[in-house]
Order: sequence, then structure tokens, then C-alpha cells
Amino acid sequence: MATRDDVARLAGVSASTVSYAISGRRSISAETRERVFAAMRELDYTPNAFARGLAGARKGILALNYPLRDEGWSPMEVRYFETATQAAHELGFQLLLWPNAADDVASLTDLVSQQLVDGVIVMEVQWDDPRIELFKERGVRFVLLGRNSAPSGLTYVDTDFRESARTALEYLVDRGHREILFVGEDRVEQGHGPMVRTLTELEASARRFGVSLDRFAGPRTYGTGRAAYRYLAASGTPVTAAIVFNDQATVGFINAAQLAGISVPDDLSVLSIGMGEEAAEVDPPVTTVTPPVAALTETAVRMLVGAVEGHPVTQSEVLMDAPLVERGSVRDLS
Amino acid sequence: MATRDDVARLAGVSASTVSYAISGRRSISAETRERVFAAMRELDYTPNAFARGLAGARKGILALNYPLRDEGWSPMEVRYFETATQAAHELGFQLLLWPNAADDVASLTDLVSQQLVDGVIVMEVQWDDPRIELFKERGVRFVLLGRNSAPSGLTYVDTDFRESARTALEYLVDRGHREILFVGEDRVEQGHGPMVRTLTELEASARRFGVSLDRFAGPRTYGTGRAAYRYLAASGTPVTAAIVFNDQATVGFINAAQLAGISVPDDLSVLSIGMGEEAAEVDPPVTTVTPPVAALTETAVRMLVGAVEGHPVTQSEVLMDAPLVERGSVRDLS
DNA sequence: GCGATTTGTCGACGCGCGTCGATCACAGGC
DNA sequence: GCCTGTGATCGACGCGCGTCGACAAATCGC
Repeated sequence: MATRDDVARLAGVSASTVSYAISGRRSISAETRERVFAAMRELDYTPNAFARGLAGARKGILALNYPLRDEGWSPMEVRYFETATQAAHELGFQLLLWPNAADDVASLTDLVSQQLVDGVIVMEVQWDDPRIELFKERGVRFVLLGRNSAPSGLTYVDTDFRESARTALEYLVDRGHREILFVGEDRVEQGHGPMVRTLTELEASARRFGVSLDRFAGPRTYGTGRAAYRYLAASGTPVTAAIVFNDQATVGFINAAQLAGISVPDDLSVLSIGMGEEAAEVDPPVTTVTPPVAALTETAVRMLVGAVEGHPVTQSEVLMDAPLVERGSVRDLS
Repeated sequence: MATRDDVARLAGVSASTVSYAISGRRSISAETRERVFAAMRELDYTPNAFARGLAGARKGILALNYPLRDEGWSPMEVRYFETATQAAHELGFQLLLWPNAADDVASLTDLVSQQLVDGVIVMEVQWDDPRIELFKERGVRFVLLGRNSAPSGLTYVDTDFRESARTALEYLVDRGHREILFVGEDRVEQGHGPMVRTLTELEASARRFGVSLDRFAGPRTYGTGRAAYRYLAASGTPVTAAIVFNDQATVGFINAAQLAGISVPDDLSVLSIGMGEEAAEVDPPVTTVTPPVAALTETAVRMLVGAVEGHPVTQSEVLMDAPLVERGSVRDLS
């Protein structure tokens, strides 16, 4: 494997000239630079990542920290992985997968103290997330993909779930729905930020609009959707529309309703929060309010890289709207 | 951040003694070792990953290479990520996410020439996979999670899909089914190993058993399942059981059948290949033949790490059986 | 009891790169 | 003509660690 010295020798310059030709941190004559690049191409030279990391300030590696979960990741969530990786690559960084058992904050110190990474993207931020304190103490650069309860002063990118909730509810109310069921994950108590914010805003908006809002919660599974429909049928309330914050449950809910002879959307409207492209595959295609995953992740990566490379901070607290995509699972009663 | 020299000074030994105390590659008296460890604890010392990678042969990083796909990853597939990461951590390695556009072999060289990783775990191995040649040429250590058409001599871990297919078909035939539909992904032509092996064996077994085997193919979506059922209904063939190699399609298929008033399993039996734990969530719970993801991945990681650390090769070609889990979506006609 | 090992420890070096200070040629200002 | 830049390049050093050869002390065989 060729080294910097090999390139320098072939180009007839010193090793430091090669470095400066690559980094551009000192002026190099066009002619010399071209000779250096030619030599690099000829030798198929790529700087050694470890030597760079040791000598320089920048390591070229970002970590993606996320808590392990039994339910796996939905297509939506995998897109966070993929878009983060891609965004990092485009900026010249590698992305390290860094899962941790949800409660195991201790294991978080390992990677940090190895000094392997320039910064961390923190996913699945909890309402009261111990990782934030830890990273602050340790002086680790990090960007939250999500928010804790008091994110002011931190660097974060998140969906504006209050706005999304308002959008979703208003959409239904505008179409004449007055009795609405909310199906969410049972993680409000554990402080799941999106759920907390969504539920809070839904309840507030419901009061404001004077509509009734019932609630059913369960884990992120088909089964939860089916159970939610059973609950609805048993309760005997005149619910005309459901907001389901849970991609798998959305499918289960619709199927259970259909099997009971209920037509979606003729008899029952369904609006999903957080379901991705696969919503178009369901019968009927599901109307959704969904976070702009790619934009969120790209922004987070860009902000982290900006901090690593010492760019002046342009923005550190970003909230993005989740657009509503009409697909036909909501009926207009008005 | 404390360095090796700090530890040495505090422990009153030389720097190299600290290294040998950590690595154990030369004998150190118990007393000295204890002093060194005490100093490490006091200074909260962790060796710098970049210095290790530069000085030593081992870099401590493995890469997980997988082609990008639009459909995302099912819970099953995400488990590959998770179990691989965990297995790597347990052996003292970090795991780097390394996706590449499916046809973009050129981009594969980047990571390799940076010499950032000790080895690569190659996922989603195609029947004729260009990555294998590339890695061989470049002298990159790799383990296949899957197989190409001629894997002999390579290091791989894969599910024995021929055996799985035989198991699945025999299970149905034993229960009196003679007309069977196979729903798979439309990737046979593109050389998707599991599909090729499964389909080949299914057809052979069907001939052997003298049963009829129809086939429907589509991408990995709910919609494919629904389309498969429509195809089945339209064809008018007396199919009594379906084998669905496609987790999302399994759900779509069952739902479409149920909506058409067909009971699963009373009127139609369904057996899924490759569906994970979420099969238990469907109504009815789905009987599956599913690869042992955790065992496969762990073995692959262990083999790769073994090679990196120069252990003698104990096994390099591993096939594992996919166990059949009965859950009640298949009826016994006999 | 003495040479031959073995055990435990040390100092020095090199891995490949980023960067600082120094040097040199050359242009411009008075 | 001298002094002061300015642009282009070089050599040297250090990042933190793994490992090799050297060496003193302890152990062994007889």
C-alpha cells in the first residue's frame, strides 16, 4: 500500500507538500499540485485513516447511537440509518453503528473514551435522557435527532410533533369528525418525546375544537392495531375516525376493522402518523402525517460535521414540519 | 485524556510495561500488573483507538457491507444489524455501517483503501456477486453472510435454503396438500441466492412428491401479497396451501384472502419462509420456516474475528437449518 | 558452585500523517 | 539600492501505541 512518502518521491517533492496539496491549507503552485495528483493516481494512493486520525484533529468517523429495541425497525426507521450514512459519506465521514441497551448508560463511555469518533448522533431521544448529561460531562460533540424535555441550548433536529398533531386533528375536524380515537404506543409514561408531545397537543386541540378524543395504547405491533379495533367495537362509542401513531398497528387496525365488515374509509376513517411509503401499499392507501426523515437526518449530520470542522454555528435548534399526504383513508363527512 | 505514558509514570514503570500488561503478550509479574491496572483505573485510561490501529496490525473495526434497497429492512433484517453489532462488541470490535448502491462496485474501494477496517461482512450476497472478486483482488478479509453460485473455497455462513424448502413443502404434503402456490420475490432472474435455491428445490421436491406448484412473484410489499391472492382467486386452481417467501407479502396475502371471505387456515393454509417473531402477531399466527438470524450473524462475526486475530481456521463453510415453527396457519387435510 | 536458561522490565523505534517554523526566490515600495 | 512582503516548498517533530532487542535478576541443571 502506497504511503505519502511514496507519492512525494514519485512527484519529486517533499512529503509535507503532498499533504498541503491534498488539504489545500497552504498555497501550492498549480504545476506542483498537478504533479502530486498524478503521482497519487499512479500509485492509487489513499491516505491512511488511522494515521490521519492520530495526527490530525479530525477523525472522519461519526457514531449513530440508538437504543436497542425488540420490535426491530420499520422501513421508516431504517431510512434514518441509510440517509445518515449517505449524508456522512458525502461529507467525507464514515458512520459507526452504535447501539446500546436502553438503560445501559455505562456502556456508552467505551466508544467515547477510545476517541474513535468526532461526534455522535443521538437517536430516540427520551423525555429525560441520561445520555445527554453523559456526553456533556465527557465533552463529546453530539446532535440530538429528537428532543428531551428541555432542549433549549442543545443542538437538535426534530419533527414538530405538536404541529403535526394539530395538522392531523384539524384535518379530521375539518371533514366533520367529532369523535376520534387515538392509538399510540404505550411509551408516554416512559417519556417517549414524540408520543408525549403528540398526545398533549391532541388533547389540547380536541378541547379547543370541542371534539371528543378517546385513547388506546400498546406496543408497536400488528396486534396492537387489532386490539385497538376490538376496544373500539366493544366501547360502543360513535367514533368516526382514528389517528394511529404506529405504523404496524395502522395495518392491524385497518385489517381488523375490515374483517369485522367495516369499510375504511366509508364507515371509519384512519389517519396514520409516522407511517412511510408503505402506506401506499395498504388497501385502502393510508393518509399520513409523516416526518421528513431524509431532511431531518441530513440536517443533523450536517450540523454535526459543521461543529467538527469548526464552522460558525448557523442554526442549532431545528424543528421540521411533517407534511400530510392524502391517500384516501379518510372520508369527508361534511 | 490520559495516555499510556501517564499511566506508566503513575505506576512507576516503563510505557512498554503498560502495553504488555494490557496485551499479555509478555509475562509481567502479578504485582506489577496490579499496579498498572490501578493506575489505569485512577486515570480512567482507555487506549486510543487510532494509535492502536496505526501501530498494530489489528484495527478493531469491522464493516458490514450491504446493498441499499428501497423497501427498507424488515424487523428480521434489522436483527442482522443488531446481532452483528453485539457480536462484534463482545469480541472487542466496532461495527461500521457500509451500504453501497447495489451496482456501484467502484465505491467499494474507498473504505478498503483507507485501511480503516480489519474485515468485511458481506450481506445480501448475489448469485454472481462482483464484490467477491473485488475483495479478493484487494486482499480484503471477508465473510459472506449468504453464498454466491460457487462458494466453495470461500468463507461463508448461510441458511440451507434447499433444506428449508424441502422442510416446508414436506410439511404441507404430509398434511394432505397437493396443490400449492409459491409466492416469492421477483429476484430470481437477478440472482437472489435464497430465492434461486428455494425455488429450485421446491420445484424438484414438488416433482418428487407429485404435487403441483404454481408460482407468483413480486417485490417485498403488502401489495404483492394482495396481488398474489387476486391471482390465485382468478386462476381458479384448487390450491389449498401457499408458501410465501416474503414477510410483508405474507400479511397482505392473508388479509386479502380473509377479506374475500376465505378463512385461514380452514379454507387456505399459509406457510411463511423468512418471517420473524412478528408472525405471532398476525391473525392467525403464521407458521414459519425462518433462518436463525442471531446464530448466523454471530458465527459470521466470530469467523471474521478469528481470521483477523490469526486463529487457526476451524470451519469456513457453514450452513444452518431454518427451523419450522408451528403457529396455526396450516390445516391438516389428511 | 558455575554456565545455561527463563522471567520481568526497559529504551528505542516506527506506523503514516498534519502542521509549525524556516528557507528561498522573487516582486514591489521608497 | 535596501528593506519588506509574499508565495512556494522543505525538514523536523509529535500524535499514542505495539513490538523488537537488550539486559539484569532469578531459576535451573548438574
